[in-house]
Amino acid sequence: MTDETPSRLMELPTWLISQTSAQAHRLLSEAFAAIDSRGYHYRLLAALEEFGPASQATLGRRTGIDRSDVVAALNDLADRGLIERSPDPSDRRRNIVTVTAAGSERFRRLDKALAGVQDDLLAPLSPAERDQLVALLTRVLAHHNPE
Amino acid sequence: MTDETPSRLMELPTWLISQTSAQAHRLLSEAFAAIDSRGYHYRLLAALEEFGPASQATLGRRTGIDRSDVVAALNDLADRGLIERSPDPSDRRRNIVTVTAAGSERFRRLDKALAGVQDDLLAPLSPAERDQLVALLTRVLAHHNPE
DNA sequence: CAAATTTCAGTTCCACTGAGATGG
DNA sequence: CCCATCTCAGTGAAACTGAAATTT
Repeated sequence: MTDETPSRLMELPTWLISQTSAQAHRLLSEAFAAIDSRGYHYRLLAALEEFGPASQATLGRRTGIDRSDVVAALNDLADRGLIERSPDPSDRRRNIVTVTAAGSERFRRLDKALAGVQDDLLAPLSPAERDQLVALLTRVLAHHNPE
Repeated sequence: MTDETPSRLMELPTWLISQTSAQAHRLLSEAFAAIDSRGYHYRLLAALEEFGPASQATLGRRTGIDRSDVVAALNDLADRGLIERSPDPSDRRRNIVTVTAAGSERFRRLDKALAGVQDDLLAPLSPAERDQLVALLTRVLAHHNPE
């Protein structure tokens, strides 16, 4: 009653990538949940910290989060007092989203937790190997997201 | 109105892996949908083809699919006439799942489509680089799934 | 009794679609 | 008129949880 995975699967790049992604997702979920957050929260806070206040549509484009999900995630963040929405005086269709002081604080905690997860995930690889992995994945992604 | 992704994200291994996984998932979904199938179907058929008839619990362990989802996916496959369930005479708790001739045929088509997806996904990498990527991911996974 | 198997019902996260209302 | 923005409602795959019924 061996419980082996079919060898066909284990050698497929898509399988390896999705398994690794699932593992990363497990680690990330745990780390974020311990800080009352989720992946969307970190992504949005990161975009706001790096580029400053922005409209929701812009945030969606920068983070790759769907417009509908941006609404829900910002609702979460606003409920927790981490961001604020205010109308854009120059274009009344838009909300301008800004990070609160509590939001910046939260982002720093999440960022630290995230760094720990990178280390856990890639524990078996040397620094040079980690760079190699990053370089390979970056090239694959660039090919499919031409810019 | 630049729509750049925050640099913090783009350099994170977990981000690159999950983006690549999402891209792979898109390609796989399309390829499988064109053959009226989904990822679970291929995984289950692969396990059955490689190891022969098995109980549902064993299939779940071999494919990494949750016990609940195995039931639903096998229902799908049975509806399409690709597998058959029969009671195990030696342990009446079990169903023994076998692939039909149509199921084997379907599996070969899926397998071919899957090979095409690997090629699409890794198009920008040389054969040696593909091997490198596979080796790195295999080591990462081995570390988290000790056996 | 404990343990394994199958099944059903429900949850969570992520990604997406459609449609309506407002405004440029 | 057309387009962008924000919002709500809903879908769907994937992974998972809890519990019930049956059998070992």
